[in-house]
Amino acid sequence: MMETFPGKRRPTGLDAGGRIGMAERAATIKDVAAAAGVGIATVSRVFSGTGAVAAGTRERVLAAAADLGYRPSALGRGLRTARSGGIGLIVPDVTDPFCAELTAGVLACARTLGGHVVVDAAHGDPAREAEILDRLVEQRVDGIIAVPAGDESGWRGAARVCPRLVFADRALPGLPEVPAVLADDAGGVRALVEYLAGLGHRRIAYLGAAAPGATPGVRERAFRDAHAPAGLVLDEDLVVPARPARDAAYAAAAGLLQRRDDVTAVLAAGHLLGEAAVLVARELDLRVPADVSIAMVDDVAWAELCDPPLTAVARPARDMGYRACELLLRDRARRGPAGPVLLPTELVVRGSCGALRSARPGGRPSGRSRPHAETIR
Amino acid sequence: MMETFPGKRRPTGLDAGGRIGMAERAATIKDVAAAAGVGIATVSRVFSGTGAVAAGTRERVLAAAADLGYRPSALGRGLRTARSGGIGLIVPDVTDPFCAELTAGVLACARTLGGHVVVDAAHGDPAREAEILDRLVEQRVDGIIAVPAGDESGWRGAARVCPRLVFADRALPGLPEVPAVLADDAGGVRALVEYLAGLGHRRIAYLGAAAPGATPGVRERAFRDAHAPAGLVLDEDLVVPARPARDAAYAAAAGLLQRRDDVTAVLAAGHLLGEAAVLVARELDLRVPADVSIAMVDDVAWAELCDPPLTAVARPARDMGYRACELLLRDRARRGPAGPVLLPTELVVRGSCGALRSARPGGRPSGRSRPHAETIR
DNA sequence: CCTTTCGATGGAAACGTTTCCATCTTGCCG
DNA sequence: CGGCAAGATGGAAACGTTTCCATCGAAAGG
Repeated sequence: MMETFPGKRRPTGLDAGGRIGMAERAATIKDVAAAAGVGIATVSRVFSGTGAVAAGTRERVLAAAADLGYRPSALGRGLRTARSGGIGLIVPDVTDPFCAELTAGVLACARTLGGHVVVDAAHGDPAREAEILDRLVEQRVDGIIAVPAGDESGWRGAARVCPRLVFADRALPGLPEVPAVLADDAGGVRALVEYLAGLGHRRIAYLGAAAPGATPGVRERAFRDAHAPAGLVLDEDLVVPARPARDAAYAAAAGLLQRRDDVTAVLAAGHLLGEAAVLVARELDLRVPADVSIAMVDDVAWAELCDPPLTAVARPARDMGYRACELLLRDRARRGPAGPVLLPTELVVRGSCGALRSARPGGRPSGRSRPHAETIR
Repeated sequence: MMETFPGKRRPTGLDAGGRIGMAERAATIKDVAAAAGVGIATVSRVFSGTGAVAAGTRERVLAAAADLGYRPSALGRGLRTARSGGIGLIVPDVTDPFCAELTAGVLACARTLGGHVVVDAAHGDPAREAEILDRLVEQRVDGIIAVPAGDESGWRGAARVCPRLVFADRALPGLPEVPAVLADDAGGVRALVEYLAGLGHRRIAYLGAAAPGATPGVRERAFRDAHAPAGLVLDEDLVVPARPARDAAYAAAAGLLQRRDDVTAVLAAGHLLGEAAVLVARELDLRVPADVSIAMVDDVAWAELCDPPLTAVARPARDMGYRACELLLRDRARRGPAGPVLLPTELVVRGSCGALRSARPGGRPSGRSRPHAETIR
């Protein structure tokens, strides 16, 4: 059992100076079999859990393996079983709190199902998205979860190559056959509009993300559609799009708030837009919510730290990731035309939206001396 | 239904009929070779870029490959070359802004070097850390970047098994042989203490992360050490540790601020602690910075959104990730005792720290009516 | 006591690559 | 005009696993 490793120690010659410990070469199943005095098939059976192995034999194998520091190679196994146990996750940006939360959900689910996750960020670039996808396919991941950046044609081709594909957060209208896990953004926006309307606001501005191409803006449509039922009339001039970047968002918010001083409430369709709104309001010396109310979609951590804390629509990012992963890995069998999974959102009311005094139905006070309007919480 | 997805129809690989159309089964190098009328070695040479191939042959191979939708399998290649091209990243929490930023850096670097990244979160649990590590080794990643959670003994064993290991953000004192990329936290904390002392603060509290076991607290030591040079005397009662979790941080901050109303400044050793300090201050109706100044380590996004914006020490998280990855993948050759890479931090002064009126050198005003102290920016 | 059956085990063939080595063309130089 | 070098190419052996299949032994049933 002592028998040192035979031949071939440093295939590539790298790493010339000895490494920290020993580990001449990683032990293989063959080494373990030899050390335990059994066949490799038996070792495989012990580790893969398949088939029957006598208790005594199993112990011997385990002991030998532990002794040699043996770890089965996922490469060998993957090659044989045509299954890597990995799943790919493509998000726009790992730094984005929403994406990060979604990622956490995916990780949690993958963990329970015994898989690993290969993450990459496409930064909204379709070319980069395609490239990442390519790499993932090459890695033979078992499935891919993507928050697609709107380039429909790219994904159409992808859907054919992909082992399994699930969209999260956004779906592509042209690809209804790809399962998707979405938040009920429309419901969230509607709730927000209703809430603001209920506070007396009549001129609500919408700061929205200008989708690069495809997405027709579920949120924007919801914003529009919510007007009539709430007794509001839509002012097209108050629907302002912005590229999903900090500078663009800031510019859009600044433009809006400077151009229209009759706006009493801003609905930001994302945390980046919300951030911009808060910053611009501060820059313009507008008090929140006295001078202008602000609310946004995405209840990120800083919403609570703001002063005043920001009213927001919470979307279950983590759950979405979890569900997407589950959809990918678990339900291999049933495939209904079930349509996308829609997860509920929740309106979290904080202090950033004030009631409008009915005495002055339209318009925001011009001076700074106006007393605080009633705030919730 | 048409059975939309190509979900592996022939588990045993029989592939009965001729597969002319699209990918019944993923095309292999053999298929391409046959289609192009060449040997598999030639196909391999075309795709791996090694060896010489006649221009005409190359074209034929490429055409055949494109036709068949061939993607070389990373599993086969990895098995043969004993190199997966993947790197593992273990962070405490992907949701944490710092970790997310670090991850982004790793992704960026891996991308340029043509590798993929397997991410997982250990949530400060050594057992989980070990488990993740195990999986990564099993995946045969080429290297691992970890933000270790302090369990030294666990990592000691790991360092032996690991292909290559680099620590980021934290190093383990017992494992000096593991390369590390760190931020100059000590310098940051020192700068913060000096800054606060310069504003006239004499009783500065330290809200620090209580490392579960090992880490002796570089930041805490720096905090202590900075006192004398700044002409301050350390009050042990003002050094309060907290587990790195929201509730614990909040409890610690609340305890501190309620117990000691003579504290005029709080130095939070992390953004979670900073968050807690801000929240508690608000809860206790303490005005920032009039009643208490707050500053923290880690310049996360919300620091600027706070009211007032928070003074913070910025640490180059993204760079750290990038450098760590570089260290892992690039410099296979030179291994000096170079010691950890130390990246500089930067003090970002915002409005959360006020100058203390010399008229009332010690102690924070008890009432709320005190006028604002001078604020910077 | 013989036969049947079943559990435990080992051998060997795949899985899809890369790469060594041998073979076959050429083109070139002497 | 012959031999040789060099370029192009194909065959085949590994890489580390799983799994089919065959073998062997023993227990159980007759």
